[in-house]
Amino acid sequence: MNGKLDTRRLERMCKALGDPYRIKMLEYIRQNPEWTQCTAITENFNLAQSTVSHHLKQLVDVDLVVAEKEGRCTKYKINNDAFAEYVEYLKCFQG
Amino acid sequence: MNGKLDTRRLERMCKALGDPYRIKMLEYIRQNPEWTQCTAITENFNLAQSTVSHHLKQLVDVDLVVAEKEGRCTKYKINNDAFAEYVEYLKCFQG
DNA sequence: CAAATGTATCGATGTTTTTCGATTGGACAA
DNA sequence: TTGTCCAATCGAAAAACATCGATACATTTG
Repeated sequence: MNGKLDTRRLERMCKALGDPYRIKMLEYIRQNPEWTQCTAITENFNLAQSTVSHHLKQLVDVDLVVAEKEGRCTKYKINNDAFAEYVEYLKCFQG
Repeated sequence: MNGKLDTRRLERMCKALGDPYRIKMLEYIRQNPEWTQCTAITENFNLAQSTVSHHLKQLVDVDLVVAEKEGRCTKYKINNDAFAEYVEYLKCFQG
């Protein structure tokens, strides 16, 4: 598992990025120097907690975001390597 | 038009990439040294002509692909600059 | 002009996705 | 233990999307 970016995974990564809320969540998580909590995101976006959880799960499922339990909280951070992998793939379209 | 990659456009680019057929169409178009015709794509994918046209329109709408009429044919090619722009944006997530 | 060709568009249908409220489950506090 | 807090999951409703066949439109050919 991992390593190469097969077609199926690529599709899922693209799809995970294809939602305005998820893009904004990624930017929010990125700007947080420390880990970001689900609650913080829920407060910042006008969405139900279950919806935020759903979006985060999609980002985690394709490894764009890493989740880690810490007590009763879950904290999220960007997985830079996954983005690098994604960008690497896209480079073949840049001439 | 052009220039900066605002949030709205970014969202639409991501969404345009978020479909397996469209990804494969991009790869198909890219591999063609010459311009690619709609008919050629329709023959290579197991989809109705109207569906292919629909997908191509989405790629053109976000400038990932350029379309040009030539007689009764329409030919498509990758817009490398748009991809470069997209990748540029994604770099902020790569650490 | 009529017929054929290559695409785009329209309308309908089925599938997927988003979103919510309610509930569940786990961790901590009193 | 009981209650509180945080997040995940469930089920349902609504919205968005993919897909097709039919049709329309423009261009070329006969």
